[in-house]
Amino acid sequence: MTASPSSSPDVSPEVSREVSRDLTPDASAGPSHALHSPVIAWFEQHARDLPWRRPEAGPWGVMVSEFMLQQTPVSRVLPVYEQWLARWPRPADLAAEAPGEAVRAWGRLGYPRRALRLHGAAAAITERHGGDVPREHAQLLALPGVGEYTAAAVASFAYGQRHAVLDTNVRRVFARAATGVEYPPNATTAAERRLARELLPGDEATAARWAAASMELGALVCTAKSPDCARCPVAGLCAWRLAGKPAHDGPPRRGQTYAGTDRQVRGKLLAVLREAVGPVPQAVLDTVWNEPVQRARALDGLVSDGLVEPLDGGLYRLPQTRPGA
DNA sequence: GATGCGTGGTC
DNA sequence: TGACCAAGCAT
Repeated sequence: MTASPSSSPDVSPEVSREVSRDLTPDASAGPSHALHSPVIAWFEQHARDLPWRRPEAGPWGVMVSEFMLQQTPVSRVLPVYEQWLARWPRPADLAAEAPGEAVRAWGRLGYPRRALRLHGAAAAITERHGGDVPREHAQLLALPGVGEYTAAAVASFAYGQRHAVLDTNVRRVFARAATGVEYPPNATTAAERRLARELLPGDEATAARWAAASMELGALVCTAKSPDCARCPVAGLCAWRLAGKPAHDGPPRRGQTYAGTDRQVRGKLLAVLREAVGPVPQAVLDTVWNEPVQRARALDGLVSDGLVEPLDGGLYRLPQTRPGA
């Protein structure tokens, strides 16, 4: 392994995140691996026809889909994605809107801060990159809402570059097929990043297909709950299966509590504001949750996150003004 | 590194 | 039926 995983140029000063998180190896040819051909061949046969995979989606379509797919299933993303791209076909179109419109159009996809960040990313793309989604991993990573995964995914899927794209699907496939355990650790480890780099095909175009193919395999066959090994193209090579599918051992995977949390209250408050045409009186918001302390905390949180804008007279609405404007 | 952050489908 | 799960990010 080379000492510096990236040669990323043009890292602007405001990029505080470490460039070393870029999983792209230097240009040295990666080794061919026994998993590559069967997984890629399977992908050619079984890949879903998703709108963001079509050529007309372009880098912006890929980026929008990646934001929406962060922790949200494909089936729920599809209709919102279509509406979004029809309404805002270019980053500048979205950037010209009030951020509250993005939050409203986000609908019930969940984690609405993603809508705000996508709006912010569109604004940054418009201001800093002439309206074109940047190609450089470091420039993508500097956009709001874009982390290591999304930067690699856009660079790979939209621009065909060679990056290790390490999402939850790929992590699970690698854990099973290569490492021989049922589930990857809670947090992505250095060992997983190293493995992903080692498995990355040396050829750029092959690496990009490998990224999409290994992710699709995890999504359709090597699923978390019930992997369908009978339909897996690498069942004969899978370390986990060959070891007799040992049960998960180690710390339990992090669960997600929801009922009774601030998150639930925030969701109810924002649902009211999304449906409302104009500003909403506090008294109406008060009806969504009967515990006043938690209700107030949730509303304050939404305001400080920029998801809700307080007006005079105890009125609230989705944000019409840009943060800092 | 551990937490907080929405929503709905599944078994 | 209540966990568990779904192409993560920011702090």
